[in-house]
Amino acid sequence: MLTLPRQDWEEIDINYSGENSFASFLPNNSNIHAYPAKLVPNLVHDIINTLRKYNNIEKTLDPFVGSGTVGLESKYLGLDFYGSDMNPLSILISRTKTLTMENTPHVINSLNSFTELLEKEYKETHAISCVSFKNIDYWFKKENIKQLSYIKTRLDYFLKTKSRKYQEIYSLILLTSFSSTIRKCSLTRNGEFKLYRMVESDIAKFNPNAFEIFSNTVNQLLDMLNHTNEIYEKKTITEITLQNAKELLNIDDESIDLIFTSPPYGDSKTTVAYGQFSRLPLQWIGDLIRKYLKIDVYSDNCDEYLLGGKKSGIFLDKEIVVNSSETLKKLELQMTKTINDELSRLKQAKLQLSFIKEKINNNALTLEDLSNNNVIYELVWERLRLNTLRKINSRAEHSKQQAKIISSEEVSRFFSSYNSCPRKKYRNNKVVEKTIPSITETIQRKINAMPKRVTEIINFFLDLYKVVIETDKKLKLGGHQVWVVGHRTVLGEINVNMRDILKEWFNSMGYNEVTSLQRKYSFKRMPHHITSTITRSEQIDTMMEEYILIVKKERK
DNA sequence: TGGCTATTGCAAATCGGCCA
DNA sequence: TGGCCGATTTGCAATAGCCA
Repeated sequence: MLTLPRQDWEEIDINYSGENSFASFLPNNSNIHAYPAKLVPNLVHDIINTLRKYNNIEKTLDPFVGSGTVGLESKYLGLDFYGSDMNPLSILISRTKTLTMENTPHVINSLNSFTELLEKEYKETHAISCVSFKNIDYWFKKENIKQLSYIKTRLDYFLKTKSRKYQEIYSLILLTSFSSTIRKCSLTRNGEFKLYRMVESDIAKFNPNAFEIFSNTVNQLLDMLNHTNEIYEKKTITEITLQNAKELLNIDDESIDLIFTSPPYGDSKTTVAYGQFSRLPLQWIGDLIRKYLKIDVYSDNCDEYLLGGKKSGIFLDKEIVVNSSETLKKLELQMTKTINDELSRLKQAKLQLSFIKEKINNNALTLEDLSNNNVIYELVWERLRLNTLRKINSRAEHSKQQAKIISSEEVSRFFSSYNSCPRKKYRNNKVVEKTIPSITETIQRKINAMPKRVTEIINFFLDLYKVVIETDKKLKLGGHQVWVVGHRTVLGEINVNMRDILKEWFNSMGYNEVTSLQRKYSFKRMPHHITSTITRSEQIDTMMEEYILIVKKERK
């Protein structure tokens, strides 16, 4: 096997437009189901194709399969694909995405007649809401709960009557479409991966028809599957399973030619909470997914089992993992220093606080005593501002923006005239005294939380390292690994260079870096203070970077 | 751990000055 | 007064997040 010449990589233009497309080989811009942080299909396609020029690739693996982009592109290129994920919804969507239909015209006809009749039947029946879970009323309008309940009941009945041969195909298509319909009918804001309710005024205007959305989604999905199925030149194996990337039991050791993945960039606390993203669909149809697709929809939130999660079962020796990467070693030192500095600041504040309490008791507190300690001064300031803001908002005399300005001004005035006269000082001392209990609590909470946070971040890397060991076990000698990552910020200020950490780990395991690509992705918008009328040439480029690390296994 | 905000870019809609 | 055109305003989707 040859190593790829550098110019092969330079020939790829990875700054694609239309990043949210479904597949590299279809012009279609719509998608089968929303999913957080999808890979760009063209990127996957171009990199696999470039690697294929000099290397034989038959089997690919994505241990964090997500919505299944690598699976679909692999299938298009005639490669066998293995995928895993801890989120049941991911397994549903990615299996549907890579589905091979049989007897397509029959499937399409039968599904069309099923969806077409639903609304008519619904109107003729006195349907009742038969699905219920905590807060269902908060996330769905009453009429939609009734509609969705009806669809679910009919869907269950439809699937029950199908032969085993077609049951899986029908289940994948209908349950994926229904899951998407649930999201579209819910009172969540679309752009947010976590659950976030629409504002009341939007809710009043929001009257989705679940039947219309469902039948459109089914049609669109059938259309796409019809297209993709026609394009496949070769029959390939696609095996996507609900399992932990740290232990890929169904895959033979040294059987994979290429590992192509994009891991979570950090632990579930600071990045996408996939469990929350999937919560509503799984509450609605988790039982049907389990019943018809044998996907084990467990009742816990899957975030708990993701990398660094509280139930992930970390067992690796920290020293080995950290010492395998200079960057990670530096990160740990940096984090320790930051929290030590912060902890001593907080402990100082705690001491100062008891001093302040005493001064208040003697009515001897001055502004200097407060502003001596930045931590306390800022906390008192913020507490008073929030109190004032709430008061103003409850009177509803000002707009939210005005209220914000007024409350800040009021607190500024409070502090600037703090010592002005004895009577005022007494009153002001009483105001500050009221804030002391909550501030004491805040400081203590921070003192408790900071060391825990460092442990959580390190635990994430212990888990990720275990995945790297596992993928290495599955990869053939001479095979490649492609990892698409983004850098994160932790503890408010420390940058985590994910690419370098992975590169150093791989180096320590007998891999060489083939190349490292970098591209901007535009779906993340960062604050920049420009007006809406600014001309294009003046725009500040603040898009985020995505790093693509490609390594080759050279020795065992 | 779960409930939720504020600031952005884009582009359609609207405004307002100017000219024929 | 209608149409054109550039400037503003408005509507809306979007955000690997934030905070108690």
